[in-house]
Amino acid sequence: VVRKASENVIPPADGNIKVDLHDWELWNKFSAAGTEMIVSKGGRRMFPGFRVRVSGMDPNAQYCVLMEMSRLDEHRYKFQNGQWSTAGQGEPHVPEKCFLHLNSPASGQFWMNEIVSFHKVKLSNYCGNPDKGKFFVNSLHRYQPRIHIVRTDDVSNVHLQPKISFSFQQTEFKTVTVYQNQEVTKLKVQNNPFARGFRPDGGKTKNAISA
Amino acid sequence: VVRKASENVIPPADGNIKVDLHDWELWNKFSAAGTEMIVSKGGRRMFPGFRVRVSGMDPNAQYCVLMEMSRLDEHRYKFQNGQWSTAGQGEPHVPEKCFLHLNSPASGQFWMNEIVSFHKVKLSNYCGNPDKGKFFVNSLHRYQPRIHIVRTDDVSNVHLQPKISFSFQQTEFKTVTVYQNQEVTKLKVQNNPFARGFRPDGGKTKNAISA
DNA sequence: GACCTTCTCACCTACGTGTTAAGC
DNA sequence: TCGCTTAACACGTAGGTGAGAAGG
Repeated sequence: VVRKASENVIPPADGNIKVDLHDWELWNKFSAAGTEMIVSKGGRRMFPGFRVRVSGMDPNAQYCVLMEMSRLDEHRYKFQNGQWSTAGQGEPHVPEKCFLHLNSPASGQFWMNEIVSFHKVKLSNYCGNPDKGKFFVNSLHRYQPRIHIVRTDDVSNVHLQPKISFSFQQTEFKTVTVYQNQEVTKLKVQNNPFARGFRPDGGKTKNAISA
Repeated sequence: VVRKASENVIPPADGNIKVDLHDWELWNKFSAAGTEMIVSKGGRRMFPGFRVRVSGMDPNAQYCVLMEMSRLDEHRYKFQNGQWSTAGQGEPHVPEKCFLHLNSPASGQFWMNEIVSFHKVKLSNYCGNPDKGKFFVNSLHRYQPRIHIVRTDDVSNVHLQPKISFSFQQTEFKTVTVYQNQEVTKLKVQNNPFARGFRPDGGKTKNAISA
């Protein structure tokens, strides 16, 4: 768990908030291979999905939970000879809008009692027709999801308030329009239930994890 | 279109806002038969879905759009001998929470450019496990969906601000756990694509409308 | 017994997959 | 040609139907 410092003041009571990545074992497998995520015009889900568990909140306080898609650097990347490498200057970075979890605002009790899931968000490389459920990203760039927790029941100016932010090293990935590394494709097919039709046995095996 | 007066002051510029019911021809058919909506523990969608078109907004202003499920009277109803009639005092009315359209807040331009759809909301008769996408309703009572428009980009205290409200006479319905009027069942099967399997021809005919 | 609710079911729509071929 | 993107496709999962039986 990587705890990022915030520029605002955090209520002392929230210093114990902890966020754990769900499906971290699966994420680790992808990370070891070099995670790639498909991006398309209409939008494509991430797999694994971004899901976390929260603890240490004040059960009676109200919180908003947000997901951000942060750009890790200003490079463009290419895949050649089985290797990823930089390929010049990246596209100009559009400041990311955060995705507010639909259950926001809710009590600490509520958040801690469920798996906080953003598995339905999509990655799109199409600017027009923006959608609250889609992150605009450029293909062949590096990204990392991030989670923000804000102690408030006021959704409107949630961006101006002090927040606690978390990110996870193993959720970093590169965007592609077609998978580059065959090892990644193999992991996707093996673990994503929606890709069961592409398994060697034709989909008889159960996947270890549900989407 | 029934325009309801609001107790708050509406910005003069928004006096021209108009809301038209989508699928009004279908709604009229159901209304003529006496619309019934299934309600279940887990939640059941409405059919037809509640969808509207908005015009007359200020393209550059920000608006929130909300749906409410209003209780039309304090009676309980029964269906007997092919007729609906009152059957004593209804259940105590729980003040309804509004469902905020997920695209809120958005510009007038945005709202006017799309069909504003609440077709995924569900009706549930189970109090526990409340969900933002569910309206709690009592079976065998009368309801009517309503739409509220608020000129603001502040989602938090949207209920306290001046609003313009619309409802449509032909969207009134009674809640049931099992359809009472066979004519209603027939209309549902004929028009809801999810019920295509129950059509006399086994689902060969196309429905006039998509869910 | 009459009435209403709940559960399970077969059958359908909706949509998330990687593949492949075509487009630029 | 080469590199990348797009669209059509077959094949899965997820979930919305009313029917009918069972429960209260």
